[in-house]
Amino acid sequence: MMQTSARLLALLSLLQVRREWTGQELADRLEVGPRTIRRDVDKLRSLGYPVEAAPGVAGGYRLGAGGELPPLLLDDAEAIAVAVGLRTAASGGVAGIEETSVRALAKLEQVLPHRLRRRVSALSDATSAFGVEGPRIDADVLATLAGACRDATGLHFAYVAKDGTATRRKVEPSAVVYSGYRWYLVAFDLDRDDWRTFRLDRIRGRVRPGGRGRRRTAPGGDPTAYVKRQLRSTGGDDTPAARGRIRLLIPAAQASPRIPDRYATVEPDGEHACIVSTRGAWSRNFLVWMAVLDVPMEVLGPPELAETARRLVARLGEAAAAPPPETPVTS
Amino acid sequence: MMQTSARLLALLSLLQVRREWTGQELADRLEVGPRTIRRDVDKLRSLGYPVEAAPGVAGGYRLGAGGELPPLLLDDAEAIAVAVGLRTAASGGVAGIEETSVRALAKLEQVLPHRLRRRVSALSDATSAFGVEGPRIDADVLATLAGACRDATGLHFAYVAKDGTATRRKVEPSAVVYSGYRWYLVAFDLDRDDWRTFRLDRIRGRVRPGGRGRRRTAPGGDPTAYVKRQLRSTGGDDTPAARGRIRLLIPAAQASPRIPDRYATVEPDGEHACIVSTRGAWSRNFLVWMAVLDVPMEVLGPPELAETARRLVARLGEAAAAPPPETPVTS
DNA sequence: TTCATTGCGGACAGCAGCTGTCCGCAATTA
DNA sequence: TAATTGCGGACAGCTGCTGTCCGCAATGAA
Repeated sequence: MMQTSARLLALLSLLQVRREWTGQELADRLEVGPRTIRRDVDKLRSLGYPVEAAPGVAGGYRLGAGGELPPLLLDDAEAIAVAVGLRTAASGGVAGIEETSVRALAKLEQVLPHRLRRRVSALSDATSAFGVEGPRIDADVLATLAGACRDATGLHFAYVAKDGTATRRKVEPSAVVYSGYRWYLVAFDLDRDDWRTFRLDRIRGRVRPGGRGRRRTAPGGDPTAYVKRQLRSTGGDDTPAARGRIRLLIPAAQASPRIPDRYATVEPDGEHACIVSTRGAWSRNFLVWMAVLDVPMEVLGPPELAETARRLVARLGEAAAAPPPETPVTS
Repeated sequence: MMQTSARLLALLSLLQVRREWTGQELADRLEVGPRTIRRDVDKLRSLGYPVEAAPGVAGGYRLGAGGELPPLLLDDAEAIAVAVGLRTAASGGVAGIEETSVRALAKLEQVLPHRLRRRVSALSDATSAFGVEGPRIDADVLATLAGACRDATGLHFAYVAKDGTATRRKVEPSAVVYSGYRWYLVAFDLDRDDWRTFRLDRIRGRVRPGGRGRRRTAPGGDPTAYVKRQLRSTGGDDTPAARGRIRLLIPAAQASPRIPDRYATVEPDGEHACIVSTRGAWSRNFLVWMAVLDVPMEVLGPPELAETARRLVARLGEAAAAPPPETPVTS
């Protein structure tokens, strides 16, 4: 009947749905004898899944935390939640786990039923309106690229270079790398017959699969290191000149935990102050975030940032003017 | 041997790790004959997992997206990414899927090996610095409570009532509910012998398991509806008076997509303006979000919000003052 | 076109191992 | 103390898994 294997999966699933089951309940559910349940539990244990059991009238079986993660059996809604969570984490919502999130996302999206996929897109689109600033990356693209790297398939896409020229690329991808500020694709460009790194935010339109590719390993073996080298040599556009710099009159130790690492760095400036620099070009949001900290601060540069700060002050000034003083703002 | 069931799981796992496998590769990996692999693939298919196969020199097996989600086999790093993603989603980072995220989180954390658990906590603590404002809820507490509801175990915790009096509660939980602004626990209070709703942000210290409980169903059957009724009757502190209200000089249709639904509502005010109201009490961040929109606006109330706006203006004004004009700010 | 590669699945023989039954034992709680 | 619940040995029967061997079909490269 193909029972025994299916039943093991079903058993695992049942144990994840509820905490406590008596052997009899499980037996009824799976339509076998209690003895078989005991044997199945043994099997799960010998597979490494820690099924705990307690004898007595309050007893039963439960799935505990073991050395290894059992296969997760998610229902539709839970799968959506996981996918959405991973997408926000990957596209910059959570520091430090972007690349892992993308890997997990690729794994999940590969098997995600189509009916769920649209709901995931809908949900994560709706929520990407806010969030920590940074180049906005489409999680679909991210998942597609990560999947292609894993599966060693070719890719076609349109790319806009730094100087604005648009090209069509045919590549064999190797890895997707997050620099702490931007996403890059390390790939072998078939037309140019050499390695290239592509900024994901410069990829336009849909990314299309491009047939079977060879499995490629980035020059030097470590794609992250490769991207770092490339960025150093070409400079990138994350030039220091474009970075926003603000001096906060609190010690660095106090500021750091309140500032997302992926977005800005904090360096001490003496004992009682520190300098916060954006990793990439500054944006309005940088200012706003700093203002929220509600500590004395000073814009060090660039001048445009200070200018923007003044505009923001004007904007907020208008808004705040309602109750008492100057220029009453009415439409 | 215990092979056949274990092998099915292993096969599923292999198919999730890489996209393309030939039958021979799989056979070598699992140390069985190719014929057995074909049979196993058949078994997976008959279990509902869509294993696609292509004949020919470019052929092989792959796991496709099917009608049902197969068990996800995550490695350690991926599991951490999933857990962290769910935690941010649950504690308010992503609109609309909070409760589902909590459910998935409870499922995952139940089986998460201990060595991974601390890393999850470490990562999600580090990243909770920013994000959409709202009562800050510890994801650990959330997962604990959700698990207790699912497993129908009792709970002990310390609770601070609205008037500030602290009590110890022994309850049998029924459900964890998200109002769109706050988290609530619906539970049967054993000492008071009646149902109560508890605001999660008023729970103090650790939540402890309190022995076996009965499975409880919230009055009326629908915990969400129950919480809504309770909130309406007691008023809660999310009174209209505490809500922040700001008028934006753009049509509601333009504003809505840029404002997280879970945090604020947008109502049209004539054709060219709209009024944004926070769902709960306003916070500094409300101002900030509105400022980021960079459209003309007007604080309608409450007065404290306007006052805060002025403070924020002053803060930014200092900062902006650096380059040219008035009061130079130096430490 | 031709050939190599790869998946498909029927038939068969041998036997591994799964199943249910029956049993006594141990732990836990009321 | 009694009831509940899990544990696991023994056994008989037979399900169904495995490897082998076969010819067929689809695909892509030479």
